[in-house]
Amino acid sequence: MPSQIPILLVDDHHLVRKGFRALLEEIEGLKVVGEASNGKEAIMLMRNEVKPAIVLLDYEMPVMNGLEAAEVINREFFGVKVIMLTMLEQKSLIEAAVEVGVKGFLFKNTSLEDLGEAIMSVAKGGTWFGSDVALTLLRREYNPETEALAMLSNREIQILKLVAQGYTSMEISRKLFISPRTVDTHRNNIIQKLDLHGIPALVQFAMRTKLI
Amino acid sequence: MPSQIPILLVDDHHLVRKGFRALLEEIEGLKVVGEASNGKEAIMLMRNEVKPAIVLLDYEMPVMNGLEAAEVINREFFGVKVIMLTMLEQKSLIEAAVEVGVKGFLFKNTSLEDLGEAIMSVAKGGTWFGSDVALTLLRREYNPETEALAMLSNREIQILKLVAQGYTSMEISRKLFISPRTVDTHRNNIIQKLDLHGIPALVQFAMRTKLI
DNA sequence: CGTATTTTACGTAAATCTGCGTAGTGTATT
DNA sequence: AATACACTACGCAGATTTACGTAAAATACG
Repeated sequence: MPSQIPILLVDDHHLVRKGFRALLEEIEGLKVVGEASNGKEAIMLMRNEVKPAIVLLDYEMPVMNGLEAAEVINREFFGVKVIMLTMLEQKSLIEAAVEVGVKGFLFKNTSLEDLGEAIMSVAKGGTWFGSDVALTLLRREYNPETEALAMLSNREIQILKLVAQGYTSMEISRKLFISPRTVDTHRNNIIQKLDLHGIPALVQFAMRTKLI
Repeated sequence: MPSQIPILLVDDHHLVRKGFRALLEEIEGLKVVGEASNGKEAIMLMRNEVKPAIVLLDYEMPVMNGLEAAEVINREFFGVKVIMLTMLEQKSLIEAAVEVGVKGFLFKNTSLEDLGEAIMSVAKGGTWFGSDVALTLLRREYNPETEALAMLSNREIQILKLVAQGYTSMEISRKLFISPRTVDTHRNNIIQKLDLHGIPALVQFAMRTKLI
């Protein structure tokens, strides 16, 4: 007979916990051994009697959120795997979670089958990411700087790229067959239009807008 | 009775095509209506008799690869959905594929169930990414510049960050309570150690290594 | 046709960076 | 004890950018 995988449920909504508990108990081979309403409470439980193999962690919680909790759990409880379950479809959150050692990531609209698969996969030492996760990672987030780009003329964008690539006014002037003073003027106009200050800010802008 | 989803198989290996055809015909509700051994051939077929709803596209192919083919298909055959199927687990390929309108992405080690799900989901107008895809997107690829970072002392990294953020030597000297000349020295040492030339290169380095 | 924008060019003073040095002090490492 | 490295600091000549300007010609747009 297969031993049951002990699971700790962490979510700040009582009803959600009860719901998940009911769902999970439908699945063969695992057992909910505890509940907590925030990260701190979960860690307290684990320091005492509760010894889960997998922690099912919500992200949005008071006192200590899921990300902070995941970090502590991975540092303090070696071998305990964390699966994060959240409504927030943010690229940065997923990356941060993986960074602190989260082994599985699901959005709350996932199916019960997927949740089961995730738990089984992670319990076996693997990882599991819901298929929506890839979509979130690929979705390019809105960048206000891209709009600012529209304020620049074609020539200015050309100059911006070259300046950001490290060419001096003199070098650019030779490339474009214009006077170095003209390059200066363009550079200054760019800096004014975008309210940047100094070349480093300009390079950063160019990189963030993927010009280079 | 549900109409069958017409599928075009594109892969340069004869055996692989036959294998997929056999597998796909196990699945209810879809029908392989054609085969091609590269992108160009696939497009030729579609310009003539073959009218698939979904094109299952390999990436690595002679003459015209999957990415180029996907781009043409999305431009020329409105409503035809592309699912890419490849062995290459490269972040850049996934991003490029989505860029040209690919609706599904799977690695070739996928299960038959997943392939079926992908086809159904994409046929319905959705998207589908295998769970390994998220893993590939999250895996940070090896960056030789990260090793170069190890050549720098803690102080130099601190200075590098500040310089890249746009602070002048004077400003940094005030922040760190050292002489501006010392800041210059550090900056110069950094530039020498990393063989960079000029502040723009330095900012780019800092951004690529995620220091800022 | 007239107006706005873009592209071109120039002037100057102050600040800054570049690229080349030297060198003392402290802290590991051998 | 000796060697290496990190951190600190300074000198200086030349190149470059910054932050102010002005202004003419070409181009776009209503």
